[in-house]
Amino acid sequence: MKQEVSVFWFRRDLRLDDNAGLYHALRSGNSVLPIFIFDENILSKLEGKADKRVDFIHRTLEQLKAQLQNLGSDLLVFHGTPLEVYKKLLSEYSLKAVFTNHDYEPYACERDKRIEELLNENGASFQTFKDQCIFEKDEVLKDDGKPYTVYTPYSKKWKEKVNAFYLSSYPTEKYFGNLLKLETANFQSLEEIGFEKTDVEIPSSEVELDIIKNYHDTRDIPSIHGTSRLSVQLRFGTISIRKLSRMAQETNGKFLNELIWRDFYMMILWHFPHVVGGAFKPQYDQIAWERNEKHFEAWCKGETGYPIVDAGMRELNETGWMHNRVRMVVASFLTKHLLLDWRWGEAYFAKKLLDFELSSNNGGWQWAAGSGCDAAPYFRVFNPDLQTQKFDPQLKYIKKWVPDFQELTYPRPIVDHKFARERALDRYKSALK
DNA sequence: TGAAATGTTGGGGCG
DNA sequence: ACGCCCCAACATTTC
Repeated sequence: MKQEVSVFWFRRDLRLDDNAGLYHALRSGNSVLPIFIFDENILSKLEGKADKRVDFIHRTLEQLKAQLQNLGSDLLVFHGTPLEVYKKLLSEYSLKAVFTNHDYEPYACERDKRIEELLNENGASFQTFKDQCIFEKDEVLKDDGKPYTVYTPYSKKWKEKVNAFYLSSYPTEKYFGNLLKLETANFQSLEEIGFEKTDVEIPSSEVELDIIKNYHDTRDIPSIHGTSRLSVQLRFGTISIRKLSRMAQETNGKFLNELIWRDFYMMILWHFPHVVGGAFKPQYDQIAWERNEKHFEAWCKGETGYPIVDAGMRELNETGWMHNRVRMVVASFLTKHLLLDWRWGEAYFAKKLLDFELSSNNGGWQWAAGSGCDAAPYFRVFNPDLQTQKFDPQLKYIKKWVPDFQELTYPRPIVDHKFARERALDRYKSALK
């Protein structure tokens, strides 16, 4: 007689506390089997074996597994395609239901549709919950029922609507007794799933309240630790967005705005899926981009001759993270100075950023390129030297990431600022007329 | 969540 | 005292 179970499928919510889907699974009436799948459909597209994100996930799963073992259960970690894994689970257990949290990205939607079909054909339900944002696709709409495309009115409506109900925690800990009792299950090493260890750091999930408090004064200075650096935890769900939003609301509305941007871009991606691969404003797809691969390579490596740009790219390459102010500078530089397609930059960030999230990354790049909803106007061209004067006047950030930096011997810029600025204005103008 | 070009104003040097 | 020029400082417009 096979055991009747509910599965809880961890994906971008690698935590036990305040987890919506897990909470509902634990209250479903069946014992809960916690699982994670290293999705071969995703892993097979990654370049190289030393991938910080895969390592990050693996190490986080190790911790999650230990926590579940302390509770008398365990985490089953699979490697394969989700469809194969569920076929296997259906053959081994009497699977009544699979619980998981919403994932809004195009691949994830398609994947979940298939899984739901498979489960339904086998008498099991597929139940999904909102967990990774405060308001999802259709919860904050204009009065005419259409989605917002401008941030400020969206954020206003968001703030009107938010209340304790939307920010309260799911008390999963009350129901941990409903986890399936398990013997220690095998846990494949990174090498066994085809990857290698990296130097990735697992940051603390503790929220630094002082940072949030002083956020507005310090967030633009890349040489100091003035941003929360929680994007990675939000990406993998090692921190709850409800908990963080609650703290932001109590501490600093300016910081809360950053979290609202996150909901905003997720909502945009849902309603306007053409932003993946195309400009939100179609006329921006008429821009005749340069195709200078040497320039692109120089940008990637941090060898543009503009110290602030080079510092940012080197920080990204070394750590998988870049300060937000500098992300704007390097993105403006790629799209305006080098006049290279924003999708090139988007793809490079997608490859390198530990906190990579399709919706925010796409939104940010289209903002910089001017092609997005509520984007920077095309004629807003960052001057790298002025950005340095304003935000890194002591050159502390630059010297940290470009140790060989000396003003007199630094390589010459690969493009002249004045020339590049005028070229960008001309090129954009003729595409948009 | 820009920057550059252009316009205006006003103080000071000077004839 | 006055006009003229220079130019910094600030404001406005333009891209």
